[in-house]
Parts: sequence; C-alpha cells; structure tokens
Amino acid sequence: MAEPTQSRVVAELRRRIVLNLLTPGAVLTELGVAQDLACSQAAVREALLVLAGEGLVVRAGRHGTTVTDLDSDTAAEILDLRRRIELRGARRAIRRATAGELLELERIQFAMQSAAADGNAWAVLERDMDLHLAIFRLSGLHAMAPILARCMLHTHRFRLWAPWHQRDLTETAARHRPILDALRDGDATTLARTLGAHLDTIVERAGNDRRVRAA
Amino acid sequence: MAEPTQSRVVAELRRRIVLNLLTPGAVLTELGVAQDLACSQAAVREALLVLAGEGLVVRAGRHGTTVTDLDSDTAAEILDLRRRIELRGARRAIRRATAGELLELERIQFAMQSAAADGNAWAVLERDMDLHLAIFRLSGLHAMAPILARCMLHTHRFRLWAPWHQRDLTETAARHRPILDALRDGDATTLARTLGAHLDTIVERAGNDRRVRAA
DNA sequence: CGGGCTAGCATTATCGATAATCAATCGAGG
DNA sequence: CCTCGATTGATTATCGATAATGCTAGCCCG
Repeated sequence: MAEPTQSRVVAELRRRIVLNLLTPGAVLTELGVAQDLACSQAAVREALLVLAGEGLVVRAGRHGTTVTDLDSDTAAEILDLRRRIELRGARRAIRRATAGELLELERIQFAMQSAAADGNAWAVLERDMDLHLAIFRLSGLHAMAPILARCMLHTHRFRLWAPWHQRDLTETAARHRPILDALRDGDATTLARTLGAHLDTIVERAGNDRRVRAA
Repeated sequence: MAEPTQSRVVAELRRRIVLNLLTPGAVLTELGVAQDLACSQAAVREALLVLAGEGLVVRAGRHGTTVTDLDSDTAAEILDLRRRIELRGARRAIRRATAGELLELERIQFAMQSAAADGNAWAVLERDMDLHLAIFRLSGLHAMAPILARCMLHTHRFRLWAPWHQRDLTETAARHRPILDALRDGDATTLARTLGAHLDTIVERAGNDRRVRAA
C-alpha cells in the first residue's frame, strides 16, 4: 500500500525486462498485464508509456506493445556513451561534492553491500544504478541524468542477456569503494582511472570480438 | 479527430516548452491544461508522463509538474553528446542506406523547405528533427534514436531560449542538402565534415560568456 | 499574542466503463 | 478454388467519477 500503484508496475515490468524474464519480441497487452499485476488498465498504460520512454518497449499502435530487441552493436555504442557521460560527469562532480552528499553516497553503497550479502541480485543492480546516478548528479548536469539512467538500463540488460553474466555480488558491491574514495579525496586522475576500469568490467568480454574502437 | 488526442496534447505541450512559451519553473496542473486543451485529465497525465521522460518537465508529486530549468553548461554538454551520436551514426549509415530510404530523406527535406517557405518556424524545427532522426536510424542503432531525439529537443530549446535565435528558415532548410548529397555519394569524410559543420551552426557561440559559473 | 491542531481545498492517483479501431476470419460469389 | 468483402473479436484510446493525499488557512487553546 505504501508504494504507489504506478511506480510499482513500472518497477516490476522494468525488472522483468532487464532480467530478461520478458524476452525481446514479447508482446504485452495492457489488459493482460493489468490482470497479471492486479491493477487497472490505466496504470499499466502509463507504465508502458514510461517504459517506452526508456526504450525498453515499443508501443506498436493497436497491436500490443512489444519488448525491444537487443543487439551487441547498439549495446557497445551505448556503453561507450555511458562511459563518456560518467567520466565527464565525475570530473565535474569532484569540484562540487559536499560532505553531506558524499555521506549519502556511502549510504547507497552500504545498501548495495547489504543486498549483496542477501544474495538479492536485482536489489544490487538497483543500488548500483542509484549510486552511479547519484554520483553523476553531483556534476550539476541535471538534464542529462535521465539519459545516463537509460544507458545504464540498457547496458545491464545486455549484460544479463549474455550467457556469462554470473558475477559475485559482494565483489561487485565492493568494486565501488575505490570510486567513492577517489571522489572524497578529490583526486581527479585516480577517479577517472577507477571509474573507467569499473565501467570496463561491466561487460568485459561482451563483444571484444566485435569491438574495435578506441578506449 | 484524425489526430489522436494524446499525441496532440504531447505535441502541443512540447511545442510550447521548446518554444519557451512555457518558461522554466512554470507549473502545470493536470486539470488545468486539460481544460486549456479541451481533453480529459488522463490524456494530460499521460502526456506529462512522456514529457517527463523527455526531460522537459519534472513531476513533483502532489504539487503539479514544473517545466525544467535550462543552463548553458548542460546545453553545451548535450550538444557535444548529440554531435558524437550523430557523427558515429552517420558513419554507419553510409554503409547501409538504401535508395528508398534516401528518397524518404529527400521527402522530409522537401517538407522542411515548404515549411520554411510558409514561414512556419515550428514546422521547420519538427522537420529538422525528423530528418536528423531519419538519417540516424539508417545506422541501425535503434535503441539510441530516442536518446538522440532527446538531445535534439534540448539543443533546440536552449537555442530558442538564447536571444540570438533568429535564423533564416529557408537557409536552415537548405543547409541540409549537402548532408544528403554526401550520404548519397557514400563519401564518409565529406559527410562527417558537412554534418559536423551543420551541428556547429546550431548554437554557434552559445555559452562562451555564460560558462564561467563553473569556477 | 503565538503555536499547534483541524477542517477544507486543491491536486494527483486510480479505477471501471465506453467508444473507436484494427486484424483476422468466415462466407459468398465468381 | 480463389478473391474480395463484411463481420466479429480483441485491444487500445478516451473519458468521467471517485478516493487518497498533502497543503493552507483559520481557529482554538495556552
């Protein structure tokens, strides 16, 4: 009850799509998922609207909305985009971060570790995105945050789609610590290095057969 | 009647925001614009949802949704992003464009010229975005098209917000021709040059006076 | 006279019903 | 047997009504 209906269904559908429980090409009917999730058609409709805005589904007029396709070319391109956005954002963030904001970052990282300890992979993922987003927001580049969120969603979806997605959760959570350290120390070069390396580990081998571009 | 209610109100609100008829900070109540645009609350609600997805408004819980702020730092960053996306996309587009697709591009460009002849600035803008988007779609990087659309929306909004936005419409329309030519000829370097130059003209010197606030 | 509480109000959130629309299917005619 | 057209079924689109919620102004009490 505490959770609003609409964000609940958005979150749930997003989870299923990113986790590839809903595979590309699957068609969703508004009334169908309304019944599935025990809510009204309007709620589902609005949820699908925002999911479409995130690029996870495409609304095909009257013929249901379908889950979007994945391809490694696009995934690689989006990851590059993400890297660029985050690195540039982090550079600005150093000059602007306040103590309180850094504390909030720590809090999120701690929540991620807790989720990892519980073995809750999805929660880890959510906290991961929260953390990266929170770091980016320090840059003050407000209007770009949703773009980054989008990129993250897609990179994770692609990562989980690939067969080699098993990853140790606690290690994943721990990997964010040096980034926070560099941020707190105001060390720009270390931050760029650790953040860059971190981003590289996300899809380490995803397409090093396909990918030839600059790093 | 021919036009669906929902896309109509989305288009109208988007127009007002990009044209700065609705200024940053303005609050919109669902019922209010419903009355203004002669439609139901639900239609407005959904429209605001997609506008929020585009980053033009931010939905603030119970106190209405407000039009987002503009700042030149973000605008510059987004323009850089846009340039990168479009240039990389164009490089791929050359290898993939079919004759039919090129014809469609011509058609859009023609529509833009017509709109320019009519002095309809907004229509020119819409066709401009259509054209850039259509070109990008040739790259096959499907999931990134909405990101580009977003970037374009924001660059235009910022451009129109700045005082020096007067531009000759027919000249703007004509400026796209060499891009199409290069695309048809399959000349990658010329395409990159003309497209890059074109993007430079959008916000020629936006922010070299305003950009000092970072320090 | 000031502070906190309450009642009313403005606004969003959610729902169920109804209209509009498209696609596929079934049937009749050639 | 094939083709074209009407009918039907499924699904989205749109609306108005109702519930929930947070805010504000005004009132009561200390």
